[in-house]
Amino acid sequence: MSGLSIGQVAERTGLSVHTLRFYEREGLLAQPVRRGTAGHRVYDEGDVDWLGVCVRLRASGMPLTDIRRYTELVRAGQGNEAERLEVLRGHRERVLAQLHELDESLKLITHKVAIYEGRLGLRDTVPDCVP
Amino acid sequence: MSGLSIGQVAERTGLSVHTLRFYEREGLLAQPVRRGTAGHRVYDEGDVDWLGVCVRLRASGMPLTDIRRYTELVRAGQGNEAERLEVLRGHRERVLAQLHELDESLKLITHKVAIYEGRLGLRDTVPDCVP
DNA sequence: GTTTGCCCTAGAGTCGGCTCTAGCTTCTAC
DNA sequence: GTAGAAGCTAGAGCCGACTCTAGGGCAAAC
Repeated sequence: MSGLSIGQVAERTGLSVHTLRFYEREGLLAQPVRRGTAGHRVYDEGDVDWLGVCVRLRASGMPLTDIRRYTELVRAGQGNEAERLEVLRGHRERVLAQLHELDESLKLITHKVAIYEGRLGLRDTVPDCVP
Repeated sequence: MSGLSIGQVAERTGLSVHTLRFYEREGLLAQPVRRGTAGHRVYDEGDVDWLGVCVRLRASGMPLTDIRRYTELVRAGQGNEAERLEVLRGHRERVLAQLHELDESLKLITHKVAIYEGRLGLRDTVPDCVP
């Protein structure tokens, strides 16, 4: 059932094959990828799942160095759960802060959009008859 | 009442003086900044307000080129409101998408945090007495 | 009168995160 | 047997957004 080529993993994760190799060089993979004939990478579902986590962490702005750090903790196995928790909690804080920032920005943008819609509406639309 | 030095504006906006000069070079200012003795920049409240908008747009991920484009429209004066609206709406879409992404990531992270808290809790805490 | 502090310009440097290239191998299909 | 697709490595290149440096000006405080 398992045994995916880099191209297939690229499709599944939304990363390019370049980025997959780059992430590997950067130490973002929990385990070294298996190699098939001619040294071709052979990924299994576990690899794809882990890459999915990496994608989510990146999407939420975690820098590669932090993802590497977290990966290393996971790779090191049991006994460092407190450290992993610390990394994740730290990141969660940053995500919450980001959400707040984004929300503030959204307010401003929505406000401005409303203003321009109003202005344009005055020109485009026949004024309402007050009933 | 008005008449702020670059240093004061840096404090007010949270940008560095370097970044303020950089933004100016990049054409992010609605009007050219006034200059005082010895060519020192003299900002007024309007400049600071505009920079505040820029900061919000940047904080929500709008690239400098798009901010410049929007700035140019504003600078050009009335008559291009439809274009401004288009820029803003486009950006709002992207912000909403980002919020959604972040939210998804937050779910994952919170889930993982809960798992590790659970695992560690088993070790750290005296088990509750069921009353 | 010189030190300190803030400012100026032009341009170079840095950093993170990809992204691409060159040159080669290997497999599959024709 | 050869053309094409997909993979490999090592390393270079690129882009956006800052960030800093060199070299200098001016004005107030000591």
